[in-house]
Parts: sequence; C-alpha cells; structure tokens
Amino acid sequence: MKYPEYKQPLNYGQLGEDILAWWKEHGIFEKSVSSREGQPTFVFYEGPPSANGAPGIHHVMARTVKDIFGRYQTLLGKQVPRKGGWDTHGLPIELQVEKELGITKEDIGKKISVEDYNQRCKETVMRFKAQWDDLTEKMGYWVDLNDPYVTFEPEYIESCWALLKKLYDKGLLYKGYTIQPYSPAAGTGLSSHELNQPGTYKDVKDTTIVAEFKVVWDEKAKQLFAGGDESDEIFIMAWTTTPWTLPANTALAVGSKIKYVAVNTYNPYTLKRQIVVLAKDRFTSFFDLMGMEETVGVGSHAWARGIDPAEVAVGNTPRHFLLGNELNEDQKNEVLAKNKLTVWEVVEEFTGADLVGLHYERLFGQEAGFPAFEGEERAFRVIPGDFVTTEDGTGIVHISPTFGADDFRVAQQNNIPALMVMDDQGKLSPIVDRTGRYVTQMGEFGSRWVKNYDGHDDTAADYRTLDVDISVRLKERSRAFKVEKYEHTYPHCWRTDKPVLYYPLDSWFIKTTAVKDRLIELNKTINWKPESTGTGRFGNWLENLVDWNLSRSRYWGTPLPIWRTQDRTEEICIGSIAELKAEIDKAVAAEVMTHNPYANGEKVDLHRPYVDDIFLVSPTGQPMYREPDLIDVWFDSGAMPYAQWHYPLENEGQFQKNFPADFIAEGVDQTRGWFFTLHALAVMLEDSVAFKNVIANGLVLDKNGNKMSKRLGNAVDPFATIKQFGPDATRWYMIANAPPWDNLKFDPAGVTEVQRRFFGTLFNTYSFYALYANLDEFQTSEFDRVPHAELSELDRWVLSKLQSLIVEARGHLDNYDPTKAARAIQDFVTDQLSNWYVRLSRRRFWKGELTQDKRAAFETLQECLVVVAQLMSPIAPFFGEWLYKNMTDGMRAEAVAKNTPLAPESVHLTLLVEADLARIDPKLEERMELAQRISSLVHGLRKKHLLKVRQPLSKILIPVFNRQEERQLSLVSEIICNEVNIEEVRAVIDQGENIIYGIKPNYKELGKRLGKNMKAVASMIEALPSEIIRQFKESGSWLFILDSEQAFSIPSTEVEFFPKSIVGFDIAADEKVQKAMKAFGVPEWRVTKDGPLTVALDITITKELRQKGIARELVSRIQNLRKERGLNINNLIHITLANSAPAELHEAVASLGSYVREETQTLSIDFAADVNGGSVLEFDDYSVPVRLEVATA
RNA sequence: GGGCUUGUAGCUCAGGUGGUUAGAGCGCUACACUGAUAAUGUAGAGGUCCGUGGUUCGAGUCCACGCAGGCCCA
Repeated sequence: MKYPEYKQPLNYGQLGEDILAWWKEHGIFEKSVSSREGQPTFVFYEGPPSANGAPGIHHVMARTVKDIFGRYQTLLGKQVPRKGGWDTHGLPIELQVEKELGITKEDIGKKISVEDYNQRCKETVMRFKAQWDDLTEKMGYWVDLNDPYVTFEPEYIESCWALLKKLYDKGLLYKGYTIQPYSPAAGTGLSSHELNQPGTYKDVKDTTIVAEFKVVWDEKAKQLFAGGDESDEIFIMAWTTTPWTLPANTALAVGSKIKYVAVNTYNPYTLKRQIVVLAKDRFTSFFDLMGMEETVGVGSHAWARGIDPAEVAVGNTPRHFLLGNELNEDQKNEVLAKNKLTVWEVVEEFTGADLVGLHYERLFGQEAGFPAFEGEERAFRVIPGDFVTTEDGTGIVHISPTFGADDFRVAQQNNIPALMVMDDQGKLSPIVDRTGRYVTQMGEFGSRWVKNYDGHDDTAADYRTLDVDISVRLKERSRAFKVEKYEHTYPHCWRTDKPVLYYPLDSWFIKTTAVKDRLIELNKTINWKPESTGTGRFGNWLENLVDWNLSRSRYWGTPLPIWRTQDRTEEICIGSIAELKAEIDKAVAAEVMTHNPYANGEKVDLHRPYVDDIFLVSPTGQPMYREPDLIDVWFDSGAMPYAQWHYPLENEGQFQKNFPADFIAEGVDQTRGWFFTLHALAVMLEDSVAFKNVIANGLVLDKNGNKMSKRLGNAVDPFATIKQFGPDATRWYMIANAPPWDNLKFDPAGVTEVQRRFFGTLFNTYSFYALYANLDEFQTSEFDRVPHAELSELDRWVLSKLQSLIVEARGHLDNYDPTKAARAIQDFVTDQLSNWYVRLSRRRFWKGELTQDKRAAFETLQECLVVVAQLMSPIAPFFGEWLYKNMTDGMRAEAVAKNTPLAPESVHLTLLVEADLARIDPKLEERMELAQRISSLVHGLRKKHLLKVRQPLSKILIPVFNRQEERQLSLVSEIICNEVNIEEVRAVIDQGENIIYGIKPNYKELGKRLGKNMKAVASMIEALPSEIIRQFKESGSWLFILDSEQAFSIPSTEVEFFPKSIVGFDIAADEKVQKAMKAFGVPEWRVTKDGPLTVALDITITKELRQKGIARELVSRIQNLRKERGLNINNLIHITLANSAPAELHEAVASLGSYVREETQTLSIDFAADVNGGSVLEFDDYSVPVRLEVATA
C-alpha cells in the first residue's frame, strides 16, 4: 500500500470536510468516549451558549480552547464526556421578542398574553441552533449535541427549584430589598432599560446643600485632632443634591487614598467659629486663597483686610492662635465679602483612611422629634467608599442606605444600618413611602412630598420644597455650610415625566455573604489561567461580596418557587413537581383552587403564567400566592452541574461521577457571571469547588484592535473563515498567536501565515516522505526497525529533539497553556525537522538502493511525523488526523492484529506517546546547535565574500578550549562539511601560545561581589593586554588594585575568555596584507565570530577545488534541464556537450565525470562537435550547447 | 470613579530569579541556492522597550506616579 500523494497546494477547507465526513461515518467522536469506558473521567462542563443569535468568530476561539483539553485528556486515556447545553432564559431574548413584535414590557398582559409572549420567547431562543450545530461540527468542536441540557425544560427548572429549596432550608434564601430606580408617580420600579430611554435624563435645578456633621469628641477624635479640645466644634462637610435624603443619613463615606484637611474658620450663616473637614482638592471651591499661590497645607492661613489675627487671638490652644470665637460686625462683612470664605487656617491634614471610624452626631435626632431606629448605635460613622471622588462636592459623601445603590452596598459592607421606621401595618419601611412622601413619624417634616408628586404649582411664590425647608432648618442650626441652587441632570420616569427616586424595593436574595470566607478559601484551590483573574478580578469580587440578588421582575425565566400568604406570615418553598402537585391537592381540598391542573398527568410547564395561576393553602388555612419574581438567569447556568442530570431529583450517581469539573473555559466576562454562580452554588450546596481548572479567555478583536460588531462591518464570519483556511489553520492561529487569556487581534493574514509556514511546511515534509517512500515501495513497520544505536548522528539528534518536544508539549498542555504547546510543536516542525533534519538528509532519501541508512532515515522521519500528528491533534484535529492516517493506514492491519499503539483507526483514539527519556541526549543537542551556528557563520562568510556555496572550499578552523569541545566538534564536522560545502573542519586546541584570547567581565558575577567597585574593576579587566590575559587564564585568578587602596582578586570564573585570534593569522589583519601573503603561498583566511565562537574560513581555491566546483555547476545545470523536460526522478539519460566548451569543463568531466553521472542519473557524458536540436547550459562566464536524450529502458 | 489587564521593530509576538550587543516570524531590500522549489539560506535596513521619577554599580525586567487601549463593575 502506498502513501497517498497530493498536489500542491493542499485544499485545507476540503481536507476539513473530508475528515469530518469520515469521522461521522465511523462515529469517531462517540468512540473517543466509549473506548475510554472504565477509565478515570476527566470532567468538563460546557458553559451553555444562547442560540438566539448567530455564532461569531470569538465562539470559535472559546470553543477551540475547550476542545483542546477534551481531546488531550482523551489522548491521555481518560474518558471525557462532554454534554452540550443551551442557555435559554433571560432579558436579551425578551428584548428581541419585544423588538420583533413592536411592543414594550407595558404591553405584556395587555396586547399579548403572558402565555403567548413566553411561547414566542421559547421559539426565538433556539432560532439559530442549526447554525450553531453546523459551526460546532465544522470547527471540530467535539461536544455531545444529541443530548444537551436545555434550561427551559421542566426537568431543568425542577432541578433549580430543588436547589433553591435546599438553600431555603439552609436559611440562605431570604427576602430583603435593593435600591432600584422607582417612579412614585407610576408606582412601579423601572428597569435600567427603561431608564435608558431617550429623554429620561433632564436638566433640573435643585436646592443643594453642603451639610455639616458634628464630630463626636471621643478617643478617635482626640487622636486625630491632637491640638484641639472639646470646645472646638468640628464638622465633617458633605454635599448632596437631594437634601430630602439627609434625615435618612446613617454614615459618611471618604476615599481611603484621598487627602483631607481640617480648616479653622467660621460658619458662613451663623459666623460661629468652627473646624470643618473636607478634601484638600476641594479646598479652593469653598475658601479664597486671598492671593496666595502656594498649595495649602497645615499652617497655611489667610485672613481678610481689617482682621488682625492678634486682635482676635483668644483661642485657647497653640493651634488656634489666629482666630477668635467672636467676630464684630465689620469683621463679619469681611469674612463674607466674597462667595468664598476669606478667613481660614488649615490645622490638620490626613488621608481618608485616617478619618475612617470617626463618629458624628445624627443630623435629625430624637431630641428634635425624629424617630429612633434599629441599629442606631452602629450608625453615624465615617466609612471608606470606593466611589468617592473629589470632582465635586467636598470629597465626602453622605450615605443614606435606603436611597442610593452605592450607599446601600457600602453600608452593607461596613455594617451600617439603614434608617427604617415602622409603618402603620407594623412593617419596616424607609422614611419615604411608596407614593413619594415622608412617613408621618418624620417630626416637623412628616407627610411632606419629597418631590412634587402631588401636582402643586411649583411656580407659585409660596411654594416651598422639602429640600428648601430642610436646608433652612440646617442653616438655623449652624449645620449648613453652603446652600445653593444647582443645575444637574436627573432621571425621570418615561411615562409620568416625574423624577425617579432610588428606592428600596423587595427582592429575594441568596445569602452568599454567609459563606464568604469559604468561597474565598476554596477559590484559592482553583487553578486559574491566567492566575490574575482568580486572585484579582474574581478574588476581589469575593472580598467585596454582597448577597446575590435573585429577583427579576420579568416573564421568560425560571419562576421563584415560593408561595406566601397575604399577610406574609406563612410561606412555602416548593422543591419538586411532585411536591407542587401534592400542595395543589391540599389547596383543592381547602377550596383555594377549583381543581388540580396537573392531576391527570398533563405535561407540566413551570413557566409563567401557569405557575401564577396556582394558589396553595397554608397550614392555618390561608391562601398562598406565588412571589411574582423570576430568578436571575445566572442561577440557571450556575446550576448546570446538578440540573443537567436532573439532580437532586434523580441520577445521584451520574452527578457524583461528574462533580466537580476538572476543567471549564469561558470568556473573562463571565467572571462575575457563570464562574461566580458555579462557585457560589457549589460552595453552598456541596461545600466544594465546582471546577478545578479554568481558563478565562479574552476577547477576539479585529485586526486593528477594535471590537467586532455587525454595525461596523468588521465582524469576521466564522463559516467563511473555516471554508477559506480550513478549521485547523484557524484554530492553530488563534491558539499560537497569543495566549487565550490575552485579547486576540484577529487578522486573516495571520491565518494565511500559519497555513503557509506551519501547515505548508508540514505538508511538504509529508509529501517528501511519501514521494521517496513510494519510490522505494517502503512501508515502515512498528517492529523490525534499525536499532537506535545504529542510527546516524542526525537521526539520533532529531529523535532526541522529538522526545524533548514530547516532554515540553505535554508539560504545557498539562499546565493548561496551549499556546506554548503550539509554539513548541511549530518550532520543531519548521526549524528542526524541516529546515535542518530533512534539508540535510535529503540525499539519504533519494540516493541509491534501500540500504539500512536509507531505512533509518525513513523510519526516523516517520516517527517524527506520527508523533507530531498526535501532539498537534488536540489543536489541529483534522490535519492531525489526516497526517496520522496517511502515515499509518498502511500499517493498520498489522497493528490491529498485534494490538499495537497504532491499532486505532483515528489519531483521536490513540494513546499519546510518552517521551523516551533515554533517547534525549543533551550533548548531542548541544553539538548540533554548535553545527547550526557554525554553518550559519560560514554561510555568512561565503555571502560576504561572494563565495558560492556550490564552490567547495578546503577547510575551516575553529579554536576550541579543550578536548571535550574538540570531540563535540569532530562528531558534527561531517554535517558541517555537507551543509556549507567544505572539505575539512579543523579544531585548533589551545596548546601553549597558538591562541590569543580576549577577555570580557562577567558582570553578573562581578557585580554581585563587588557592588559599586564593579565598574572600575571591569574597565581594568577590559584593558588587560593579551599577555596578561593569557597569564590570568592559566593562573585562574588575577589581582586588581583599585586607587592603590583596595585589592580585588578576581577568579577566572568571574570573567569570560574568548579566542581573539590564532597565531598564523589575525582577525584584525588587513585584507590587503593577507592578499600580499597569499602570493607567498600562505592560505588566505576570512574570519568571523559570534560570542565565544570564532570561525576562520580558508578561501583559497585550488585547481582541484575549482574543478569540483565546475562539476557541481554542471550537475546543477543538468538537473535543471531534466526538470525543464519534465523527467521523472528515475528516468536515465545521455548527455552530449558541445566540443566548444572551455577546457576546464572538459577537464572536470574527465576527472569527475562519474560523480556527475551518478548525481544526475546519466549513463554517459560525451563531447561532440554537433549538438543541434539541443539546449544551452548557462554557466557564470560562458554557455555550452547540450543535448539530452532519454535512455530507453 | 474602582478592580483586573495590555503597551517591546511597519505587523504579530518571545524576552526564569535585574547583568552591559533586546530577539523571532511575517513584511521590505539585496544576494545566494535549486530533484521539498508557490520551498529554502545569508545579509541589510528597521527600536526614546508607552512616559516621568525612584531603587541599584547596573532597569525592558523591581517600586511609585501618570498616559493610552481593553474587559468587568459602579
């Protein structure tokens, strides 16, 4: 059986399709799982994509990463089940449906029933499934598409319910509130989508206030204001555009790194002396520098004309000597002469972190008739807030946890209570009710509207907003620093045009904070690629964890399985369909429901609206209604380890076997999505990680680094790409070009390059092998091979490199670094295998009979190709398969009969070779590298001095340091000779005085020991004359005296010696001198060096060499002629050259004719007067007519 | 605004623990080679290693502060 041969260029797209068809026909994917039955499992979780849009090129990237490790682990012998999945719920689908129907959320239940709406969602969500499946196949992503989990199926939802109930039973599911945009006028919450409608943000003029919060003079305050005492009234200033939230204030937030100052000054309204605290950067917004230009700091001060500091100096501590407590009328006018305060003195400076922990007095306390509240003792503290800036205000933010999302979050993190009061029904509520007015308990402001929600004529002269009244009260009490109208943009309800409030609305939560420490602890056991995503992005997220808000007020999703009585005293969490049915039966019995809709085994749909029509009955006989929320879709996907098996309702064994995952991979944008929900649920439900290894891959951008979008037209079509370049080049490019976790700039030119450089080279190498193996009708066998010890130096070298490659590639893949693996494979194939091994071995493949040496060459190359096929197959599954099959199909029958490693019909069913460490020979690899470097240097010399490679030269001379190096060199000298066409490599060993050395300090060693004296000593070393260098080298150390003071003995290990010249010729010698010497028969040398390696080339061309050169020229010309004529490699020919050829050609044929004939498959070379009808051979200096005749066989 | 991340040749990327000449591939230019030939070899041009400070005898590498791009969060 012959090795298949192919025409150039290979059609890679077609190759992909052919292999795909073959896989399908032979069920290779199924076999790759079933053939590993009983072996250890490698668990992989598929992060479910949503099929409501067409797949893009970035999906090819993400799925290549996933696919690589499934295939790789299969090669290692593990069983890798890959259950596919679809994410089907969520807002994007709802929005798409609404867009297509031309409706809004408002219309649901009116223009369209919830039932029809959800039906439409269900149809929409799988619309692109066929395209997805198609891409999955074509790109070679192996995942089970026949039995995927689908999140909208009743069994899946039921599992989610069961898990929710588990959490509920553990007390981890509770109802609380979050701060959301709320329209009191419409009485409804607004989604961020609604808030982003055009025209909702409007410019409005509001009363704003810089309020003053009085610091409590406790230990912390004493520490911070060391120079002050209790009589100094110290205030923290905070600005707000919503003064109505001030009575709900419970904390003040500062930026930890922001600098703050305390300023001794006067209250602008009451003119009482006071110390105020604000951000240093905001100082000049409130205080006039009075002509000072320097930056303010402690001790900076200014006072207005007419105020003599001595006159007012009655302060009782040294810090306050400038300002007195009272001002006379003139002074008051001075202080207020400008919009900013003109009398001030900076007394302290600190960072926000210093301020944290200060206590202050409640602005509207019980003494003023405002209500007490729960947790009050924990309130009124300064806390850090990451959102604090110094762009406006005072650099200190007033926190009211009930009326701001940041406020709420930062309060929760710092254990700050919200100010809640009991409403009429005995329920805790914020100080503003749902209609937008203060609750009655709010003292003098009770029942006031916080904004104009009741339709007052706000242009009337007597109209006073609550904001204004609160500000007036604060001014009177010396608690206001600045009150002014301020224009800013503020969101408004798109339906009522009234201002939106940020308001606490009911929500269900999972108490993730209860397991925060465990989440953090277990996260540390996860192998994140890249590590920084785990420690940084994910780790920080866990450190700042808040409870998981599950509630979504939507239609298409998993409903919350909780039913409650109207008075909220009784509730039930349903954990299964069976339980639901049982509860319905009870409800029917109690006549809460008329009948059980599931009684007769009808198909259960747990979506809305069906579940909303189910009413249950409480133990006390009250009817119970379902909490109307849906749950966060991220719960769906985070629940897939359980719900994909319908666990915990069944399949416990399946679940246990597949939990946790060994490996998952998704985009880095999933960090707080899927990665988190998987982790959170696993920790809460199983006290375990959900995945042990994870790759968080980056984005795929266009070639200019811009995000791809259909709108911009720069999106790359994955189908077209795969068709054009084939799946393998596409995958290989994506993996080899940049690590998956970096963003990839997708440039089709890069795919072309990969195709040419890597796949093209590999294909050429295969074609080369196939061509000559077929000519010799050679077929490798797994047995009966040339013993390793009898292989040539080059064979053993490439096999050593191959073993090193196996070690390296496996190591990288074990470490989840496919990029390094791909690059290592690529470098081996292009640089080592093709450009060195094959190039230098070509003759062995085509020359003569099938000798042992030729067999050795075939077997070596065969082994390399088969191993490369295996190693590359996880990344380039189609080409790897193609190469494997081409290389081994002819051996299959025997392999199957003897059950050898090559028995599997597909590379993806094989077991990956282990490196044979005994075949790794570091010395051999080292000397081959030496040969490569020397060859490169000689090529360089030839090029520089216009000496064609075809012209043989007699020798090169290489100085070596010792016998060991000499031996290394001698072992590869033949290879060097062949490669650069010279006849001898001569090593010159240091024997006495024949080599002159240069010297270079080893800065690393020297610097370590000498420190700052290093430079001086180094320059002394460099200045050493060559006689001293020789003595230094021989004695092993040398003494250097610095400034006649310090002596340093430098051992030879701290310097490097290198051969500078060899006695007999000199690197530095002028070429003219050399030419003169040539006249006296001295060989002419050309010398070059690279680091410690020096090469001298004898460029003398003797008559004999000249003849050999001509013979080679002749061979080359005849070969060209053969090719021109389209002759086959095994055609024999006769050559007739014109008599007119120069004498040297006659002589060359006479002396080297047999060599020429052998090289060119020529039976005879003759000279004749007449070669009519022939061609012309063009030599450098002349041309010769020639006639070529094909010998008849 | 915060967290994370990236910034090295025209382009895509390498550059353990700091060490004095910063590399590769592609592209470009020139030359060479020619039974793997739409391949290959050699050489050349091409760099403020994002910037500014600092640590150090010595910084692409370590530290601080910035700038620019990206992602997530607000």
